[in-house]
Amino acid sequence: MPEAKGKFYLTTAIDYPNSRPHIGTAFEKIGADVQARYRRQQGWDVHFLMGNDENTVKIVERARELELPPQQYVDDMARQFQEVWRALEITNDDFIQTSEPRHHAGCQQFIQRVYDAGDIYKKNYEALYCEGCEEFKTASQTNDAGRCPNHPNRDLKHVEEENYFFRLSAYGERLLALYREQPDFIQPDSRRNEIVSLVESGLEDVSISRRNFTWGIDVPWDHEHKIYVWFDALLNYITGIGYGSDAAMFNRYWPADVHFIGKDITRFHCALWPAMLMSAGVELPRRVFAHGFVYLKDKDTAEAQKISKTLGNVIEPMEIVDKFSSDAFRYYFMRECPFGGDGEFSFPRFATSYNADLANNLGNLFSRTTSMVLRYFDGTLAGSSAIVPDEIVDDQALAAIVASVSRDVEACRYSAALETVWRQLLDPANQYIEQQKPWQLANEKKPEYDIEACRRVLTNLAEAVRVAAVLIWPFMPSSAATMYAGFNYPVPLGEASYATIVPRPPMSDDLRVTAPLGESGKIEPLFPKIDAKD
RNA sequence: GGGCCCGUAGCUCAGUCGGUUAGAGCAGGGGACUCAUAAUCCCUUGGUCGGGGGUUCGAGUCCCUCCGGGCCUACCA
Repeated sequence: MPEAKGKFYLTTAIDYPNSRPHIGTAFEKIGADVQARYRRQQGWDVHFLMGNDENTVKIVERARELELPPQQYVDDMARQFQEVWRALEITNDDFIQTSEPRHHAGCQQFIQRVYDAGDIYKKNYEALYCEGCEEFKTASQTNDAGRCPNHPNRDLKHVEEENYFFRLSAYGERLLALYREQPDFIQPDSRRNEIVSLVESGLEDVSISRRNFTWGIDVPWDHEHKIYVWFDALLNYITGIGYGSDAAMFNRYWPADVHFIGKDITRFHCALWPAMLMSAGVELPRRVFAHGFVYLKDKDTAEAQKISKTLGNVIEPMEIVDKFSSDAFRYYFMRECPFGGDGEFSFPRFATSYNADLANNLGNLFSRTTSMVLRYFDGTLAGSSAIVPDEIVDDQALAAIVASVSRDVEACRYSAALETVWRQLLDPANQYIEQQKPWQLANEKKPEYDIEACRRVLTNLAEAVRVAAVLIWPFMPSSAATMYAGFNYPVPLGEASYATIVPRPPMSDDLRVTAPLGESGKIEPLFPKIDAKD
């Protein structure tokens, strides 16, 4: 049994349900899921929260277009989002919608505490409104003539509204102290640098309420106002684990061990959010990890382009999952796109990576191993329980691999973790087969004939399959399960933490192939090769 | 304007506190093998580490500068 390691609470950003999730949104969830699965596998008490951000004006507009009540609209979108997350085998423990009562209650309680602390005050919010874009513009978004670049022939409308403001400006020094004392609070470092320089340049107070909204959360002491976007949205991280509704749950999991977010919203999570928590007297999260974006590589121009509806290049995650598999999708993004930086997606690249790493290397290793055990030993390696399978990687090397993969996963260097498994374990396993030539050891007509040696070689290979399955489980749970079910390994996969890799668990029975056989009497390919052309 | 990041083999990228002949995968070339998903294994072609200057016994790795690309600059994933 995995040893208990304490709690681990992680979150992803909540999404605007204006449109369906695309592969960029999925990237974040997969990265978080790998972390969640890894932590659970090692015995942590994990809570993994995801959700949707529903208290925005655009939701009301969109619902009106569809002639639906807002609640019905957001509920349906929440269902659609979760359908995608299920298909990608994301294992979030909860899914919060910010229209839920638990969020409203916690939100109001929190803002009241900030108000009582004296950090909220009323003043006029002045802004420039572009009637063409139907949105507010900041000074930096206007052109030299002080007009909207998209509508240069119209004057911007100067609007004034009485709003509540949060005294963010008072927290600059405390935030800088936080970044100093907790250098990994913001990851990766380049994002940290940006935030430090932003905070050093001075923070302004932020408006946190709007009047005349019909949808959203009331400011508790002034029902003419609704709580405005970020102040509301960020709070999902605590209301989702019971702040204001379930103290036991909240105390069990808060503070968050890591918030996974997109690099574009680093500011809100690394400056506004901790300041809010300081004001309300709530403990701060331990780490914020800002991942990069996924760009699409254009087939013709080879340019990396941003994913957007207007460009018409949105790829639905389901498209790839249905065509290939959830694991193939997860592998591509975790191996080819460094989590902290930007990545690229294109079908040719996907096919190359899939065929080389998954079909030819991992999948084929599994096929040739099981097939030889079936062919030469009728599926049972009699006497294998007495064999110590340490010829591909010995215990010391194995311990080093496990330590390296663990370190990389914990630091969200997913790409590096997978590379280690391929280079340090799978490559040596394939090389080992060529060196040992088990097909000759099993052939009575060959001078090399040595059935005991062959048995030992295949036992070693079955061991490599076991180790690989346990290591890659957080990344590719289905494939890992299929591989692990290939033999009668002693520890059930559900209990196979990294700690069960070395020292090797004792075998009470001899190894035998337990994988289901296909029509041909052979094992079905784990990853059937795919055609490179789209 | 201010700030951050990047520019390493055809492609995608590793290169820790500066240290010996700069690495990997894929692609290309040659060979071997047949258990396996025409898979695998071995050998091999290929780089003035964007340009220039500097610090140093020694720089892809630090400093300056120039060129090229991306991003942030406040309430817009």
